[in-house]
Amino acid sequence: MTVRKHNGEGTFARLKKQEKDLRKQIIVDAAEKLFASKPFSRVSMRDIAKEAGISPAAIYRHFPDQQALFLESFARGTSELKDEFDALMARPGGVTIEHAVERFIEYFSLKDQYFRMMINFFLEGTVAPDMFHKLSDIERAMLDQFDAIFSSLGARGDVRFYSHALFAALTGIVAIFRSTPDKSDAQILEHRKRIARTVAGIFKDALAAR
Amino acid sequence: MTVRKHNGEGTFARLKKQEKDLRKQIIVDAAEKLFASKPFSRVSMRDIAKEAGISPAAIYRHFPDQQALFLESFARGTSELKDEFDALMARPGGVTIEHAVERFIEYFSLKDQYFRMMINFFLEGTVAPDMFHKLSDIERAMLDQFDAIFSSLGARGDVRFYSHALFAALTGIVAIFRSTPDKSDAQILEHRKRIARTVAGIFKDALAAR
DNA sequence: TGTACATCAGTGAACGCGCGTTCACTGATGTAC
DNA sequence: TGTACATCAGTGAACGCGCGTTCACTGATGTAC
Repeated sequence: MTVRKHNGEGTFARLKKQEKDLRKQIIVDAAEKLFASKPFSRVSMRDIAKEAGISPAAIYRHFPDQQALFLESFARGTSELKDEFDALMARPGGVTIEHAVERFIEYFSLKDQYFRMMINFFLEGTVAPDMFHKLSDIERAMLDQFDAIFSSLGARGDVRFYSHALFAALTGIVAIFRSTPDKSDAQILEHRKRIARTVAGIFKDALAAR
Repeated sequence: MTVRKHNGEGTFARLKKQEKDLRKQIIVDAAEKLFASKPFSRVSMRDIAKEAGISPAAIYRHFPDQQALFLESFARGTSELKDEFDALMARPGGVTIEHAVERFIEYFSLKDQYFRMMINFFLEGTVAPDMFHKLSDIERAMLDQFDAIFSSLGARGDVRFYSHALFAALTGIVAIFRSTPDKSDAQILEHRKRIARTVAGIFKDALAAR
């Protein structure tokens, strides 16, 4: 036995770990590229392997099964959403309702696959328990932030209901208004923002009037 | 050749036609019962046949393929939604925003499979052109009705944006708030209605203030 | 009324396909002594 | 430095399965004459 043999924490081992992680990421990247272009249910392991430039069997060196791979992508989505959200909260001078809705719409318009993942999660409820908690935490943090905004707008009573209403409205906007052959992504983004601003304005006016 | 041979419009032929339609309906009923309990993608022809009490091959006496069967169910959903909507419009004394949102929530809470169908249609866009038009017509009629409500509430400017916002909010409510192991259907319905009433109130107050 | 034929809902078995996954193997790299 | 062994990413081929769908057939009912 040598020292090096057990030097699992050394630079060398760390590098190898990084390489391994990098390979995993390449596979997840390939999967997400496909998720962006078609429904999850129609993305196969063979598709992903082809996109990543490896054989289907090679994927199993990095993930125990398909669900684990999909979950990794889902985890990436929730973690990115959390970062996005933390960045929003860190905005100096406080967060306005206009800014919050704009960010929501822009993020999910850019990362539509994560939006569809979220909707899938809500509608089919077939997601691992730990992912469920991660997403629930993010949702709660988002609602808390909405609460703060509504409170600062002088809302009385149970502000949580307003937050639920706003979250639902924004989700509905992204779910309903989607690009079609006759409407480009840019046009849809503009329309979504327009409706989101309408919603923000309505909330503000209603709260001001109450 | 006899008269009866070509009496395709007679009572007898009509009866046979009715029987045939009835058998088709039994199959669609079976399919919808399954759609209500799990995602469409996991409902197989064998499942449907079992539920209907026939062999899988028998389904093909009534439908050319699986897509046609699914489409029939989808058509039933849109037609029911149209009836539901016409009933709402026919309400004597005009339609209030409270009443409209309540009906929307109640209908889609009761017929969740149709809601998921609609969301599927929006998110995957994989539906036959004629179904697309049917659904678009209904959506347009619904938005027109919302326009009328907003106009009667004294909205100025382009009321269509308000209608889009309301439709999105209601869709989001049904999409997000769903029954889980710890929340019953009845509790969810109550919560959905609560949020929908909040939305309706906000619209009213905002328009009154403008 | 009897016989031959047509129609058609339904069946059980099978076909072909794409899927997730496994297996035996290769080849490159690192390690032990 | 050389040799034997360990590790591991990756491969091509195959396995087993469930799926949509088809096929040859049955049995019931109706029709023609």
